[in-house]
Amino acid sequence: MVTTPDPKKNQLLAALPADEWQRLLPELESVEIVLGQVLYESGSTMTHMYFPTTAIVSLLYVMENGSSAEIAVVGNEGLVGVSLFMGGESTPSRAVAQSAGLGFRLPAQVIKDEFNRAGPTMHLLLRYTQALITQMAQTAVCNRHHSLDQQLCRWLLLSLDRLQGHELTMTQELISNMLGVRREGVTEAAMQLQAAGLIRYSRGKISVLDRSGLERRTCECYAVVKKEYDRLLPEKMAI
Amino acid sequence: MVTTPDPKKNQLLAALPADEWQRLLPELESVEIVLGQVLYESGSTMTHMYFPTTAIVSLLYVMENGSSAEIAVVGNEGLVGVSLFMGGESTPSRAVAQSAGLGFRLPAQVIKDEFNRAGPTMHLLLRYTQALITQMAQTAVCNRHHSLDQQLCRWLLLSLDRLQGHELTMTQELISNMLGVRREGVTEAAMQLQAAGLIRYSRGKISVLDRSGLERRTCECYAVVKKEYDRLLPEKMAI
DNA sequence: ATGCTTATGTACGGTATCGAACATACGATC
DNA sequence: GATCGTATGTTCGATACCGTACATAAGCAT
Repeated sequence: MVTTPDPKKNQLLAALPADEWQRLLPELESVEIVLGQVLYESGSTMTHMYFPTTAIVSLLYVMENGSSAEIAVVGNEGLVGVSLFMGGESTPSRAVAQSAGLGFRLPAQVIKDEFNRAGPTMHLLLRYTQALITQMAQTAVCNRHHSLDQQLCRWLLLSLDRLQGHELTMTQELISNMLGVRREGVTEAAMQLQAAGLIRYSRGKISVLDRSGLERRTCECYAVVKKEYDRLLPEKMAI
Repeated sequence: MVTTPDPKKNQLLAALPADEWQRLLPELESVEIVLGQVLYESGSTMTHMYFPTTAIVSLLYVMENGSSAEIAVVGNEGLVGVSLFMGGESTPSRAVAQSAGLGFRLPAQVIKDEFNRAGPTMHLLLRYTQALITQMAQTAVCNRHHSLDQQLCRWLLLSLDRLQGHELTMTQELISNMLGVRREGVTEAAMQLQAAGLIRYSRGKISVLDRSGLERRTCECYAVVKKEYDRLLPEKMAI
């Protein structure tokens, strides 16, 4: 899929008022993000803030023993690197591209300066951060209470929302890393979804055939988070 | 334990520079927080921001089927109600007093005005919020990967850090609600900790006998979060 | 002391996920 | 079209936790 770099494809950038937009546009650098690319490593000082347009980025924690778990997903609705303006400069999580694509980035200092104007951009970034917090919190609850089956549905829906089309390039092995479960577990869950006619997959390609079927099958966590994103970041942003 | 209301016992209030402190002091209202008190309900608009001094507050999500899970704990190191300045005004979580005690509160508008000055207070609140985010994310990971045994140790340590002394008033039933597990599971885990000489308990009173034993027994999650709190909110805060 | 409420302990089978080992099969490459 | 790497499928026993039911016991009120 050929896509041209267009900053407005990122919903946060698109929501900036005219003069903020004018100020930041010259600083925006178009970047191509490849599958598996690490945008920042746990504990490392961030140099840029990323605004995905067609790429999808996973925020995940890697444990001492090597096992991992995704705590949030970021696509064209958001940004990667909230700790830059939150003041910590780094975080214990790792940001990895889950789906290749395009995006834009801003140097750390630029976004900090813009944030410190305490204008519309700041409030937009903070509202996005609250949405992200909701996603993390709901992930914690979901990890506690829901079945792998439901979590896989939720994960597919989260990815789907951040993609054009209904096809994901993603092996079960990678999904298992994100969900923090065994690969075999994902295989079984995926087989069930395929048997139910909701998805079709083969060797790293997953086609979603019945989106609303997934929505019916997943837990409430998906809807709670989606609703909160819509509330905090409406299409027509009243900044 | 008799404690006099002293705003400086809250570490965030104590870290405010002199003129911020002068400005907010007249607005601070001392409050007594009783066990089980709900400071805000999921989705409700917050009227105040709370700064616990001796109380401990749990942020938890309650699912449709009534099961729940704690996503973070707040004591005298923090505040309850970040969504007030993050811009959302509400969040899907519920804030419940896990341990009775004292605290202070500020009306929503006061804290918003102070935040919007974009001065030291803002940066302090944002750094605290990042620490809170870390706690939530680590909770998600911990829920995924670690045993009930380890999680109970972590939970006890989190509470202990926010208390004077080494005694908790807390039934196993309540702990099970926080951890999102069965009460019987907590009983078994607690028995093991008692057998190992780390705690002693009876009818809602838990005494921690060997804190470093708990630290050895818990998972890495406790240390990761503690380190991040210390990094983001050092004792001598350089605002 | 008696009884009541509540906290804690025990026991049972059931289920989801794990860890490991191995089998198959697709598709890219030579 | 044979080969090989990788993705997916299958099986096994082990384990942690669940849901339910019930047993004990500690403290409180009368």
